Amino acid sequence: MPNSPEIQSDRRQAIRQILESGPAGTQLSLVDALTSQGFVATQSSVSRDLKELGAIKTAQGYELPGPGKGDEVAEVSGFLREIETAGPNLVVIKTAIGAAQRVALALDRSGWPEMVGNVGGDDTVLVATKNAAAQRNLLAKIDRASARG
Amino acid sequence: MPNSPEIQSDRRQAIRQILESGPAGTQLSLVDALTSQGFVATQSSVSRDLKELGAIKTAQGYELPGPGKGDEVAEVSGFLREIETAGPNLVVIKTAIGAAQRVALALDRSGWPEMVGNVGGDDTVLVATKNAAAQRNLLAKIDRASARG
DNA sequence: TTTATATGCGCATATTTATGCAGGTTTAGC
DNA sequence: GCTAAACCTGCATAAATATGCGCATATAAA
Repeated sequence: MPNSPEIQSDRRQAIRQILESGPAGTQLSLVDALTSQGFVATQSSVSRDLKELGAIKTAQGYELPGPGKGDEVAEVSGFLREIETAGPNLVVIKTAIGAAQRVALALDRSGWPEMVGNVGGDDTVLVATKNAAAQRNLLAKIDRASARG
Repeated sequence: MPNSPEIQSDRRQAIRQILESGPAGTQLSLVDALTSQGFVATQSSVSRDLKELGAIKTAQGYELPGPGKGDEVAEVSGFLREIETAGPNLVVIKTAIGAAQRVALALDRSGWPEMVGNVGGDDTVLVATKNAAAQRNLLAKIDRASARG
């Protein structure tokens, strides 16, 4: 029984905030933290959320990759020109001439789970996305990365 | 039955190299990789090694924090002046005037496991280490971090 | 050396994390 | 509205990871 559409992204936003104030030792501790904020979620969901958010597990626990990691994309954001969608499963990225390969590689390295795969031509990268939701997430992530780059 | 003294650090060096060529999905896969290089180790040891090396687990698997993460210390390396040991449990770090607090904080954030704790004064930080081996490791890590900073 | 203390490691297992599956909800197309 | 397809989620459980304990070696002390 899925929650209303925005609950999920609200919850993920909440996780983002919690992690900003410090690493979370275990997923269960995150569940507790969420609960005390009025969110209902199980360890399963948190596990999936963390993957989606791109969180990493360090000796201290789960953290969001601060500037430094996850910057594969940020580093090439200067080459990006235009981004458009074509249906729910395709994102078309126009880049500077000759930079498409580099951008495609950076996307691969980012490990973002909403991407099924991508190919880089000369000044265009085609990215296959799992579905419409994944597509939206991907665009948001590219935006965030660009802001940092 | 511990191995001869250097086996451990050799093995960790090997792990470092393996990870440099790409993330390792699971600890078991690392055990296999080590085995094929002639090292004998169990998942338990690899687990401990990874913690010691400060490896992080991303969606892609285990990785070493490339420049970017683990740089808490690198970022303050400019403030370091002198580093000495006092017995096997204490490291004394002389810093630029007034910088000790910052350095102490950076060390805390690094999460390096060989450190039990530390206090920063004005131009001196005292770091408590678990033991002599931990102390050596810590010095080595500070060196590596400084090289990057 | 002999004795005492500390350390490394494997084993077994506790803890934590990931996931196949089924059920319920929203969304899209008629 | 009705139907079909796509999603999200929890449950149960598989998979992966962390750790207490005990032994054997190494190191320090005497």
